[in-house]
Amino acid sequence: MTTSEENYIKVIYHLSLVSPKGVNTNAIAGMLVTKASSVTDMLKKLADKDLVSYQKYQGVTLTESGLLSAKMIVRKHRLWEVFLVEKLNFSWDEVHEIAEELEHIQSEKLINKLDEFLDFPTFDPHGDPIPDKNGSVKKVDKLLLSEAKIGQDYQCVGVKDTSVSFLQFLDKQKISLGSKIKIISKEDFDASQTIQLNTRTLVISNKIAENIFIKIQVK
Amino acid sequence: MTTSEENYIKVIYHLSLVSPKGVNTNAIAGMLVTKASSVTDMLKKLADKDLVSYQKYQGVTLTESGLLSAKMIVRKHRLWEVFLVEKLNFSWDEVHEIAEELEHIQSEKLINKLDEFLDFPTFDPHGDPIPDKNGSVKKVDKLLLSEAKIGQDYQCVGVKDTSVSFLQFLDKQKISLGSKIKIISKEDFDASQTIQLNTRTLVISNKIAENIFIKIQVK
DNA sequence: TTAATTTTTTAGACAAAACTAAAAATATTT
DNA sequence: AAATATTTTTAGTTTTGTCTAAAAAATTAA
Repeated sequence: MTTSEENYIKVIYHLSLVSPKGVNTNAIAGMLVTKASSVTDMLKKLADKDLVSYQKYQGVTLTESGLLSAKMIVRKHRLWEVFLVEKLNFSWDEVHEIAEELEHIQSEKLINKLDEFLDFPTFDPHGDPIPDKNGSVKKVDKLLLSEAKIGQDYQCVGVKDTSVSFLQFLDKQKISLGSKIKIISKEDFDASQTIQLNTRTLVISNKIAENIFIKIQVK
Repeated sequence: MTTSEENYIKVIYHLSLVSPKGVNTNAIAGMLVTKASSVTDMLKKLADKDLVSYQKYQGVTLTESGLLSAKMIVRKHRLWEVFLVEKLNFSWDEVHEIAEELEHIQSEKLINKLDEFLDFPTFDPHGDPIPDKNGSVKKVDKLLLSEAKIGQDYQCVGVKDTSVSFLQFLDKQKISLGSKIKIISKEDFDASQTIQLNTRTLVISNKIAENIFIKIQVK
């Protein structure tokens, strides 16, 4: 499997989590910053290799084998991200780009040894689950901060937007995985929220709240 | 710089340690398991990018900029090898192939953080020196093959005589940097040696042995 | 110093993965 | 349902890096 094929499979995987009925050519082109015609070409090739089910004009889905491949790529990406943050002290906004390259290194033994070295982590630095060597992925009961109830105690478990600017904003505000969050109040007008973050109080816009995943904090 | 370009630069670097006057097209083709015509094509491209000095039929040498690039690739390769052996517990014979892939990951910050994480090692698991971030390389403890002890495992690390005739002899005998050498026996009469070179047995004169640098093969 | 051999380069072709422009199919409006 | 707009595919190019076969240069041998 070439790097390019792997990138297509990975993007189809991510998009199919939102569109399980079939992923559009244009959506793939958008994610890969390429042209629809290039996507069509590649889909034919991936279909020949039995990695996707593809019918002209009808979108595409991963086959069993394509799905497993996708999960292995995601596994590698997220394990490398853990390595970069935990061992090399990168901050969480710096690691995505590097992991995009590292995820294509071809050695199952390497990735399993890395997994062991990192103590078999189940979540990456952005709170996303890491598939295990068989491809099973832990589900988290998570919701968006924008959907949170006033008064309930929550904990930050991930982010939706992983752009550098958003992650740097979170760093600046000292919001990170595990941060304790409680909604103090919410404005009717713009849905901005006053929250208690660990020990201090903070006002955030709805756009921010729509990109932070939280879970109910179990005592 | 593409992966392919990097591989050419790296091979030219290694070969130029043995043939500083100019590296042959065929030698490069041999190392990269490709055809001489492909090498010629690439040499033109590398010359356009000012990474090599190339004149038709006259072999090739690295420019200042090509040499630094080569050292940075070697640095990455050897640091990753240390990581694989020291941190992930790979054995020294398993790491080369994986490092061949890892050496093409593009991030100076990554490699410098890795260097720090590994405590700034100066030699890789095979005893080869690791260039520092400025490209300076520690000299290796090397001796002449004529001074070698019977039975000890050695590895070729360079040549003393760099004349055309000697280098061509080495080419013909397939003696190159990295060749594994062990002295089987030595004649009292003329100091000629029977050596094991990689997998085959070979008889060489003392004059030859006086012009090959070796080092003890670690592990 | 010719002749034979080896090395290197040129010329032309191919596969992968992208592109542009145009055609075809599907979806959306009116 | 017809007209319009959007999406997707086809057809034909381009670039990168490779190849084969043949020509040219350099080296070695006679």
